[in-house]
Amino acid sequence: MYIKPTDSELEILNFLWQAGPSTVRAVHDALAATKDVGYTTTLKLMQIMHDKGLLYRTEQGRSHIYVALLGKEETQQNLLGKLVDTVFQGSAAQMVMQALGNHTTSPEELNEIRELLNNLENNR
Amino acid sequence: MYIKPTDSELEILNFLWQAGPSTVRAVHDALAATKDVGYTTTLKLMQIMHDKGLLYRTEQGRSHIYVALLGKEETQQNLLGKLVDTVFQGSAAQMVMQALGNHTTSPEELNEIRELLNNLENNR
DNA sequence: TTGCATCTACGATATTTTTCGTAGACATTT
DNA sequence: AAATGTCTACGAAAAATATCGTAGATGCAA
Repeated sequence: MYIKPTDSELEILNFLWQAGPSTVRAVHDALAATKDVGYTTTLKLMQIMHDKGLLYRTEQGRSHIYVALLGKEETQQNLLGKLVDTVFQGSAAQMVMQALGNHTTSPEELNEIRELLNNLENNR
Repeated sequence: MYIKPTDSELEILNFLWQAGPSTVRAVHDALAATKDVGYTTTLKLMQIMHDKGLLYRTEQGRSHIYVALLGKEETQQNLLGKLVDTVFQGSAAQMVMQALGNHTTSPEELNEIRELLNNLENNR
């Protein structure tokens, strides 16, 4: 069964996806730049994530290097799917329309989406 | 500040959005149809939601009628926005592409989205 | 009117998530 | 070598969620 990462876990995963294998120190420094949190809190979270099987780690001298075991796209897919199911009655289209209607999307992005639509239709 | 409903609260909100003003009994019966939960659990949750200001209620004889105070679209917007920010680096387009790439969307739905895109571009 | 069903209120407990203090190991600096 | 800094491990507590039992009120049916 898929385990839904918590919000805090997601922050850590996001950093690891972007930065690649990292120490607790690196992750913590990044988190601490935007929110107020103690080092041991981040450490503990990452240990728990390791226990849960969300992170792999390897020893590097005195410290550990952590790697995300969940893929970014896979996780995006899961979280998005859950949201669509629970909040949009399973209709991805409805969700997309809400998202795009919210005028935070640039013309360039809209064009990308249009291309995607074309590709999708051609491949059926 | 906007308060993010929990998963359980969301189940209740979903029912209320769909069914309109309802008793705890009605909500509970609906929830119990798909998951194993006691009546007092649902009751307590709704009482808490009332305390938090998520639900309005009015007495009806011996029981209460509850109404969702959060709008459906407003809540969809909030949850989706949060997901886009935390998991898709703020790019709605990227999120949309993930969603549509997941081939669960029918050709009809794709067309609706295409129309939406056209409308969006025309109105700028 | 007595008993059963169905409400709410309330408190207690369980579970999950988040936070951090302290201690011990080890490296580096003075 | 002693002091200082930086790791991990671990335990504990705080906070947020979820679950349910029990009690008391009220309606209804036998």
